[in-house]
Amino acid sequence: MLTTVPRGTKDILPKDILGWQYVENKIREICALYGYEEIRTPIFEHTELFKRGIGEGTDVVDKEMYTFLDKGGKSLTLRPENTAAVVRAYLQNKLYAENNLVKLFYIGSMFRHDRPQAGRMREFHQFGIEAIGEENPALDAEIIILAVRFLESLGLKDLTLSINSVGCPHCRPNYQEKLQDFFRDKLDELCDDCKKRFETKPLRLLDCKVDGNKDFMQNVPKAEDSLCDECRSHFDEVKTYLNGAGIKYEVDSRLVRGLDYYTKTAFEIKYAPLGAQSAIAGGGRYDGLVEEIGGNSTPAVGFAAGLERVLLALESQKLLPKPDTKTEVFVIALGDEAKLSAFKLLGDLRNAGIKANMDYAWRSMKAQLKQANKFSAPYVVIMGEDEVKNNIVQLKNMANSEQDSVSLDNIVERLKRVL
RNA sequence: GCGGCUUUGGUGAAGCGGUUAACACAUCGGAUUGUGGCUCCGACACGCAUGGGUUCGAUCCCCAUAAGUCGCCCCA
Repeated sequence: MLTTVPRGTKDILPKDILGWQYVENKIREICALYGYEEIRTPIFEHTELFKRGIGEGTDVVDKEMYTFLDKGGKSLTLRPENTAAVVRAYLQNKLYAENNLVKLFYIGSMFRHDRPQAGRMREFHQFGIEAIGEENPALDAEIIILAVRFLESLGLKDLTLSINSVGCPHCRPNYQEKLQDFFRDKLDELCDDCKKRFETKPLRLLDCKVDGNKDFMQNVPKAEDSLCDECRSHFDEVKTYLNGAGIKYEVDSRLVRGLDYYTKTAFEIKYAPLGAQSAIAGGGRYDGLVEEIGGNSTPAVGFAAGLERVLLALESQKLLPKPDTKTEVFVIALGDEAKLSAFKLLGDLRNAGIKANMDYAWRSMKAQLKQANKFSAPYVVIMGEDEVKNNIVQLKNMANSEQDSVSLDNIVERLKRVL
């Protein structure tokens, strides 16, 4: 227990960190390019925020939240996603006062009490962006394009972008009724989950994995056919902008988002080889959320990408960066007198910007050289009693085993030249 | 929440009812008293996730528990 991490969490070790940093750097690059600024919100929020924002009846809220009472008896929840929290921060800090459109991004841990599996942790990491304050479909397109270009910039291939419109409070009820009419006489054929969803969340019947392949699904009413004029033209414009940007997509009339706050545009980017966890990024428009949380009615769009999944995809396509040289110079000290001046030299090298290391176990020459070799240090500086006496060091080139004496006063400059 | 598979030293693993638990890597020491990567020699699990059970005898069979992992659901 004491030496193991809780289920569904994971240490990110030095051997893996390069990939994370690589992805995070790409995120910062592209967000700067598109004019999104970073925001960091607390890891936990009032439970009510997520209940209202995400919606009761969703699996995330009903079954997967890490909720606890603090010592004052307040119910708090580790954030299961960050859109509600970003909107909260937007309202609390009155970010709308500066600009009509506020463009934010975040990178951070999210928490959901799921059963862990490949590409799904209980603590997982998302990169997300939220653009709050503009209803123009060009903004929907910008968000989608940013998501696509981000993944492309990592070199990822074989991604599929699906888009759909899930309507708005004006037209969605009609569509839900149409769906219920369609499924009513097929209830017996639906899976148990879908029977429950039939009343509460008929939209969810569309992307059911169990029933999705059944024949009658071919004839299911399409959301597109039930959109109101406003939603339809909005969707058409999004597509037009995407076409103009040369973004390939497919309209998937069965694409639905799991969280309640989505309206109009919904999209998802998948990398099929990841199996059930193939959704790398997903998002859409959520025009009702700001008001739901207590602000003025404000349109907004956003998406989130699962970084574990991005990294899995990068790994499977062998796109992770290679580590660079860790140690450029390994300093070996032999004998008590040499320790001090070797240690000082170590510091001088580092101060000169050279990646230097040494073995403080003060073991045999052989053992220290082995260490140097393990670090793949291209150069070794050897300092023993004789060297100290004569104010020199031995500089050994590990690649060709050549070695010569260098004055202690010149060694830093000499190394700077050859490295 | 449901289901499959797995669990042997620091690591990867073999063994699968019977007396020293293979082999490899890593580590440490030596051959080479101040010169690595190659080679050779030596050391390195009083124990096979935990708790029960079956048996003359269990790492091996059975049950339970735990952990890991993968899949379903859901989601990023």
